[in-house]
Amino acid sequence: MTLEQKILFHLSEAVKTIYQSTTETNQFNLQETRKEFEGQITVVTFPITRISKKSPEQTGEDLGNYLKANVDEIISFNVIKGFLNLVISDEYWFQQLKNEYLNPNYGIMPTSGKKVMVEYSSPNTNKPLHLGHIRNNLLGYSVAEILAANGNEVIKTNLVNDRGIHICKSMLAWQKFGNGETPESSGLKGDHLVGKYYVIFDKEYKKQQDELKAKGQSEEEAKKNAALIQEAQQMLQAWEAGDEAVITLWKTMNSWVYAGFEQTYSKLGVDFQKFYYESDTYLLGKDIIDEGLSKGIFFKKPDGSVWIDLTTEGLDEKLVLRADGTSVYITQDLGTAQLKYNDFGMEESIYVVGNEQDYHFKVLFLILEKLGKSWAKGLYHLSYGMVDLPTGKMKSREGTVVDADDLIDEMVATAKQRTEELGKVDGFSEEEKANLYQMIGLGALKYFLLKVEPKKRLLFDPNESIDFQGNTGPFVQYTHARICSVLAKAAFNGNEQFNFPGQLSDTERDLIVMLSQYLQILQNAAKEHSPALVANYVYELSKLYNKFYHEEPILKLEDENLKTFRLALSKSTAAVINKAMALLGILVPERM
RNA sequence: GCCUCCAUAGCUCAGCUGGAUAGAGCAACGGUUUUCUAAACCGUGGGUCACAGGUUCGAAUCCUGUUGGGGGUACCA
Repeated sequence: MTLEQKILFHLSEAVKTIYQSTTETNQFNLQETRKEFEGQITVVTFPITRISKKSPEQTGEDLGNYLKANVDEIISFNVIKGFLNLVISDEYWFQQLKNEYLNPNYGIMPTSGKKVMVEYSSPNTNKPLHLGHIRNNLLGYSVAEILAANGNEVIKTNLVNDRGIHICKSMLAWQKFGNGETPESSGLKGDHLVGKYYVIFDKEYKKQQDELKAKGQSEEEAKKNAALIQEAQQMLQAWEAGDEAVITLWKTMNSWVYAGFEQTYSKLGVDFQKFYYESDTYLLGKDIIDEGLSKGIFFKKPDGSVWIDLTTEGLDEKLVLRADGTSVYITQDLGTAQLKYNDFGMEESIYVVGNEQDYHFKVLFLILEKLGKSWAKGLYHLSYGMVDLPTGKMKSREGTVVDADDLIDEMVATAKQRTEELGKVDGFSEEEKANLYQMIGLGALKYFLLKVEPKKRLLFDPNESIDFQGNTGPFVQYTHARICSVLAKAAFNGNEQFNFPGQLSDTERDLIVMLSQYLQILQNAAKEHSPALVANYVYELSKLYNKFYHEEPILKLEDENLKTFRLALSKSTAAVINKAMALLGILVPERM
C-alpha cells in the first residue's frame, strides 16, 4: 500500500468516525502541496464540508488530527483555508529513496500481459521523409516505449504506402526525364532521388496543364487531359495487371527508397518489428464488404457501389466500395485492421496518424464496431497536429518542405559547433566526439518535437534554430552528464552504506518527492498517449537537480554519511533522467 | 453550410480527473565561478488565460454562444 492509499484509507475512516458518514474514498482529492506552504501532500477539504457541516478550516483541523494520530509518516499538519497540508517525515522520504528509487529496477513495471500494437511512420515511397514524418516517427516510437515501460508487450509496425498513382508519378518522371540516373550515378540518397522525380513530374504536369488552358480548356479539363497524368494512370493499370516492365521499375525504385529510409530511421533511432505493404494489402477488405452486406450494415446503390449510412451517428453516408468493385482507402483499412488482428491478436491497436485523418478513423472504428468486431474497442487513433512553416503547409510536390535528413544533419552540425565553442571535448576521441554531437543534436530535435502536446499543431521556423539552452534536450543531457561527473569523481558505485542524516534540506526533500512521482507520470503518459508528460517531468526534475547542485556541496563534504546520501540521491536522479529520456528516444551522455 | 481541433506573457510552451497569489524557457535587464562541468544557478520586468454568459463554496480547466485560426466533408491516400 502506498502512502497515498494509506492516507486515503484513513481519511475515509476519519470521516466515518468523526462525522458518522459512509462516504467512499473517491470523494477525496489528494494533491501535491504548493511550494510556498509547508508539507508534501494536501487534502482539499471543501468537498468534505458538505458531510462535516463545519467550516473548511475546522474540517481540516479534525481530519488533520485524526490522520496525524493514525498515520505514522505524518508528523504534523497545517490548515490554510480549505487546504489541509500534511507534513510527511523526512525519515519516510529517506527510506523511499534508499529502498525504492535507488533500486535499478525503479520505473520498470511488472508485465501486464497486454499486447499493444503501435503503427507509425507509414511513409509513401515516392519522396523522402520530412519534418512532419519526424514528428510522427518520434511520437510513435516514444508512445511504444512508454507502453512497454508500463509492462505491455508492444509491436511496432509500419504500413508502407508503396503503390498508387503517386508512386507512378515518380516512376513515370524518372522514365521520361531520368536518363537512367541511379543513386550510385548521382550520388543522391535513394529516397531523395525518387523524390526529385516526383517534383519533376508535378512541374511538367503543371506545364502541360497551362498549355491546355491556353488552348481554351478549363482548369478541370486540363487536369484530366494532360498527357502525363493519363500516362501515369495507364502505368497504374499496368502495375495492377502485373506488367513485368512496370513491376521491375517499381521494385527498383522502391529498393532505392527503402535504402534511403533505412538510413533515416537508423539516424532517428526508430525501429519496427513488422512491416506491412499496401501492395500486399490493397485488395483486402472485400470480404469484409460482403460480411457487412450480409449483416445488413452496408447497402448497395443501384450503380453497384456499396455504402454505410452513419447519419444516425451524426456522420454522413460513406462509400466503402466503388461501383466498379474496386476498393477505396477505407476498404483497405478495414481489411488491414482485420489482418493485423489475425496476425497478433492484440488488445489495443494504436494508429499514429495526423489529425487530417480524424474523420477517416472515426468512421473506420465505427464501422468495425458495427460489424461486431470484439477488438474494435481497442482501436485508438493517436492524432497529432501538423508541423507548419511560417509560410504555411509543407508540400512535397512543391518542394516546400523541411527535409528530415537535412534537418538532422543541421542539428548535429550545430551541436558540434556549440560544443567546440564551449571547449568541452578535451580528451575525446574522434569517434566519441561524433557520437556526442549526434546525441546532442538529435536530443535537441527530439525534445523540441516531443515536449509539445501531440494534438497541438507545431510551428517550425527554419530561420530560428532550435535551442540548446533552457527547456531543451541538451539541458537535460547536461544535467545527466554533470551527475555522472560527480559520481565518477567520488568513485560511487551505489552499494555504499549510509544512514538517515537526521534531516533533509528543502531541496533534498523536493528532489526525493519528485523522484517518487515518476511512476505516476509513466502511467499517465501511457493513459494519455503523451510523451509530452514525460518530457516536461524530466525537465522539471533536471531543473530541481541543478538547484540542488548549486545549493548543496557533495564532494567537499567531510561528513561521509551525508556525502554518500547525496551521491545516492544524485545517482537515483541520473537513473530516472536516463530512463525517462530513453522513453523519448533520447540518449544521455556521461560527459558533455 | 455541416463536423472537428485549437486560442494562456513579445515569442515557444506547461498547467493532472475544477482548488490556494496562473508557471517555465527564449528574448530584455541585473547578479553568481581563486570551479563537485556557467549548455548551470539566483533575481527584475512582462498576463483582461480570445470574448460574453452560465454551473459551482471555488473556473484557464466544465456547459452554451460569439470571434479568430487549422483540418475534414462521400468513389484521393
